[in-house]
Parts: sequence; structure tokens; C-alpha cells
Amino acid sequence: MPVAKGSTIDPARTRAAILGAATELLYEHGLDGIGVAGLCSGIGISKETLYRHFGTKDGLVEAVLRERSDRVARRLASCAQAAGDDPRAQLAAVFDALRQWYDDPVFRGCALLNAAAQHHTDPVRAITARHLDRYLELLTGIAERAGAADPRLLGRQLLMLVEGATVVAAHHDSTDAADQARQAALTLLSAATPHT
Amino acid sequence: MPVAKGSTIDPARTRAAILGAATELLYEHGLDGIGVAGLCSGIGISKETLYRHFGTKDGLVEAVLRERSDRVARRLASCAQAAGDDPRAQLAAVFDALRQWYDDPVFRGCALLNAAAQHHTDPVRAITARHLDRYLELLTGIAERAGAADPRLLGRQLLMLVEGATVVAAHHDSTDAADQARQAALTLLSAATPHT
DNA sequence: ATCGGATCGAACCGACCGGTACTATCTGTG
DNA sequence: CACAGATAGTACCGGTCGGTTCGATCCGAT
Repeated sequence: MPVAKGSTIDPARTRAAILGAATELLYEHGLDGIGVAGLCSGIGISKETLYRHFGTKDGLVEAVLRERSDRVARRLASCAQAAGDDPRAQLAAVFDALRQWYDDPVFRGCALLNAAAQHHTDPVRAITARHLDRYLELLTGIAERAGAADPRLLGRQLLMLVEGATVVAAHHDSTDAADQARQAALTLLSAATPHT
Repeated sequence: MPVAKGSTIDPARTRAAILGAATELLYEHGLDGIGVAGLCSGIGISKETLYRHFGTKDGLVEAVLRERSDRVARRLASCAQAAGDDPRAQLAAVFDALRQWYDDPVFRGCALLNAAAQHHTDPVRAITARHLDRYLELLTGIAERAGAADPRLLGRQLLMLVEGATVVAAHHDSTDAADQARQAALTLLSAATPHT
């Protein structure tokens, strides 16, 4: 069959649908754990469609990673912002968001870090590094607003806590990981803030 | 040529040599980034030799991961022990050892975590989980000897710092990562220790 | 001196890989 | 209604994958 009986022919929508389905499949199976044929059958498209939209499997992978990084960073930033103006509350909100993520049954660690571990090619590494940059920017901003003596240092330390909690939750034991990391983060924040 | 002109026929030594060379190759290229043929030519052995010793590529991979976990955990524990009896000094020594590791030009993050990200199969995941368990045991021991109010909590938080520092050093920027994590670790240790 | 085991090198296998080509069929537009 | 573009489905391509087999050759122990 061509083009599926009742489906709308809308390249932009098709592309978005491919991205969404491919994101899940690549996250679950790993970049090298599923081939183009498996991806296409899992997504429900033909190879030609995939190649017309993304040119290459690597092209699809990079598009998936970029989109995922964008979405995750936006979501985390909005969680922080929704917590109000208090930097401590914002920091706590970040780890609360992480807890929800860790409890997701399909949680397998950070997709960007996993991808960089699998394809340590320049494009993938660049996307991953930018992803960590976004996290760092968010956390450093919180550190600044909290009045930390050295916001850039504290930002990096908080970034390590976030990524460490994710790693531990993914590969060791996710029980309470986010809460434990949150408590550590607040301790670091307090210690780095001149007593008010 | 068979058996290489001047080589000793010693299965145990051959096995150890394969393990050592394969460890580097698999770490550098990733588990799926190098095939059996590439491994054999890189190691300098024939396929038959590899398959007689390890049965399967997966068998080789698991043996490599197990041996690496053993070696790394032993080395880290001995670094801590060599720092004397003071728990704070032991903790600092752990991060000093990490700094040396991060500065290694071939540093690519934790091999065990990378492996788990690539092959999230039960055997690999079990080896990785045990690896983190060993880290946790070391750090929890330090927390206990330091008199932390909740040594198991502090141990987990320190584990997150160790793993987070490794991730950040590998994928973002290794500059000062170990020192920044060390400072954070000591801060957490102080905060968790009833004032003496 | 002999022999069994260890090893190399190379050929070989089926399966799967990423990617291309082509046809049939549907949608959306004028 | 007609046509152009998007898509499914399928067959196909060369290459590489993990893994097996075999003969030649060398080591080490008897």
C-alpha cells in the first residue's frame, strides 16, 4: 500500500511523527541496537520516507538528539521558573522534575549521554556538550540569584549532582536518588551562600 | 604463520594479553564500534584464538568489563587507604585519583557506564551495578568513619558526585572537574558530620 | 624424537547492515 | 478531472557483521 488510506499528506507532520517515534525507539534500543529497517517498521513508514526526510541514519539520530535536548532543557527550565522566585525553591523543583523522570518505567538514563557513549563522533559529542551547557546555564543562574560566592563553581557542582543522580538512578538504584541529590544540592547551596 | 615465531605458548598469558589489549580497543572505539576482525588484528591474534579463549564477542566483552571493574575498584580503594586514617584525607585522595584519570588523553568516561549505555543487557547491567556498588561501599565506609549522621545517605550523595564529575569531565569540560567535585564532597562531609 | 595442543592466516558462511530503485497508490491542489 | 508530490511496499545492492572451519606451523612436555 502507498500513503496509507486515511492519512494526511503533510511533510512537516510526517517529519514530526518520525522524530517522535524514532526518539522512543532509539532511546529504548540504543543507537546501534536497532537498524533502519527496524526503525521504519517500528515507526510505521517506509525506508524511502525516512531517507527523504533525514537523508541518513546519522541525520535522523542527530535530529532526534537535538530535538530531545531542546525539549528536555525547555521543560526543566520551565519547572524551575514555575517554582517562583526563590532560588532554593527553583533548585528543589529541578530535582523534583528529575524524580518524576527517574520513576518513568522506560527511564534509561540521559539519552544524550548514552548517545555520546555510543557514537563519540564530533556531531553527537557537540550536541551532548551543548546539552550540558544548557543545564549548567540553568544551575549557574540559580546559584547567582541565590547570591553564591562563586556561582560558576556552584553551578558546576550542581551539574555534577544532577548528572550523577541520573547515572546512579539509571544504573544502580533509582530509589530516592532524586531526593538524596536534592538534599545534597541544597546543602551545597547553603554552604556557598554567605550567611544571610 | 602459526603461533608467532618467538612467542611462548602459554594460554594464561595469552588470555591476559588479549584482555589487556581488548580493554583499550573496546574503550576507545565502543563495544559496537569495533568488530571481531578489528579486535583481532588490533590485538595481534587470530579469530580462532579469541574464540577459544572467550567463546563469543559478548564473552570477551564481559570478561573485559569484569576485569576492568576489579582493577579500578582495587586501585581506588588503595588510593584511599594510602591517604592514612583521616576520612577527609581519604575522600580527598579519591578525587585526586579521579583527577589523574580525567587528565589521561584517552579518558572517555567510565568504561562500565559507557558499556551499560551501549549494551543494556542483563549481564552488562549487572557488572555495572556491581561496579557502582563497590564505589558506594568505599564511600559509605569513609562516611561511617567520619561519623556522618546518616552514612548510607552521604555515601550515595558522594557516589553521585563521583559519577557526576566523571560524566561532566568526559562530556563537557574536564578542567578542574575533580577539584570542584572534591570541594563539594568535603562540604557535604562536613555538613553531615555532627560538629566535633 | 615424537606428539598434542596452541596459534596463525585465510577462506568461508548466513545474516544483517545502511542505502537505493522502482512501482503502485493515495492525497492535495488547481 | 488531472496532475504532481508523498508515501508504502518490496526487491535489491555491496559491504560488514559475528562466528566456523581447516590446514600449516610452531611450542612444550614426554
